[in-house]
Amino acid sequence: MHEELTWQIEAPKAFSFEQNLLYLAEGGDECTYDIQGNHVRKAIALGEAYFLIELSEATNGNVIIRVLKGSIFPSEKIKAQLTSFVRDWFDLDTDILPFYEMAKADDYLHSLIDQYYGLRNIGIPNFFEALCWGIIGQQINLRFAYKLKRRFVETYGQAIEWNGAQYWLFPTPEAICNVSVNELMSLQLSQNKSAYLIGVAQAMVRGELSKENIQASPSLQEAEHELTKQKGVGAWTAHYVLMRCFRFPDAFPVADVGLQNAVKQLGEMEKKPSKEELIQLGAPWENWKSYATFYLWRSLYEKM
DNA sequence: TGCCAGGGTCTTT
DNA sequence: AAAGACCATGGC
Repeated sequence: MHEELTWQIEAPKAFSFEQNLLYLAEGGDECTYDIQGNHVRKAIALGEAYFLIELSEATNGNVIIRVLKGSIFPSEKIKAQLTSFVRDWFDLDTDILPFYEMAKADDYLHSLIDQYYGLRNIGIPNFFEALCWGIIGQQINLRFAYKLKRRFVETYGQAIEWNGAQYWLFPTPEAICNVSVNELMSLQLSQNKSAYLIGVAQAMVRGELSKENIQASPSLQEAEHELTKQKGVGAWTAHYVLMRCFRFPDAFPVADVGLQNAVKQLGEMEKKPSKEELIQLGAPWENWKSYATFYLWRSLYEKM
C-alpha cells in the first residue's frame, strides 16, 4: 500500500490515551498487539481481509488511526469498520463518569480512579480469542498463560509482516477445530484445556456457538447459561468473556484470584475475601461491576 | 521446596 | 446444593 491512510476518532469525556496505552504495555507479554513508544499496532481481520493498524494520540487528545498495511485497499466501508473496532476495543462509547461518581465514595475503588483516570475497559472483541484466552488462563500464573497464548498464536495464527516485524492474527476456529489434543499438549497446554479449546472451536465452526447468539441474550444470566454449556467454560470464564468481549456492565468473575487479591490489598485485609464476601462488598458497584473488576485488576499490574 | 496461580469437571454426600 | 478429589505445571 503506497497511500498513507490516516484519520481520527474524537476522544470521549474521561478518556486518557496514555492510561490506556500504559495498560496495554504493562499487562504482560502480549502477542496480539505491539506497543512501540507512544503508539500501539494491531493486526485485525475483517472477513477474508486483514489490516495492520496503528493508534496514536493527536495533540488535541483524539485517537489517530493509521492503516499501515492491508490485504486490500481500505474502502470507506472498511475504514468505518476499523473505526468501530477501535471504539469497541477501547470502549469509547461508554460514559464512565457515573462509574467515577460511584467509585469516589467506595472504600476499594476511590484511590484507583485518580491513579488510572481515563482508563477504559479495554476489551477482546474477537469472541474466539476471548474464550481461548479465558480457558488458557484458568488456574495458572499469568506469566505462563501469556507464554502459552503466544505459542498457540504463533503456531496456528497468521502473521502480517511489516517493516521486518511480524504482527499476529489470532487463530480462527477453523484453524483449531481439526487439531488433535496431543498437538496442543505439545505446546504445554494441559490435556483438559487442549480438549476445551478444540471443543469451543468445533462448536463455533458448526454454528452452535456465535458472538451474535450470545449478544442477543436478554440478560447476563442467560448469556452466562449459554456460555457455560460449553465444556471448559465455567462461571469464571463466562463472566470473563461477558466482560471483555460482550461488555455486560455487571459481569463479575467473583472466583477470580486476582480480583480477590486486589480487594485484599486495597481493603488491607488479612486474607483474601471469599466469593460470597466479594458478592456482598461488590453490591454497591451495580451497573459497574465489570469496570470495578477491570480497575482492580489494573492495580495488580504494578507487581508483574 | 512447597505453595500458589485471572478454574473446571466429575463424583460423592 | 455443597464439598471434595483430581487435573497439571511453571513461577517464585
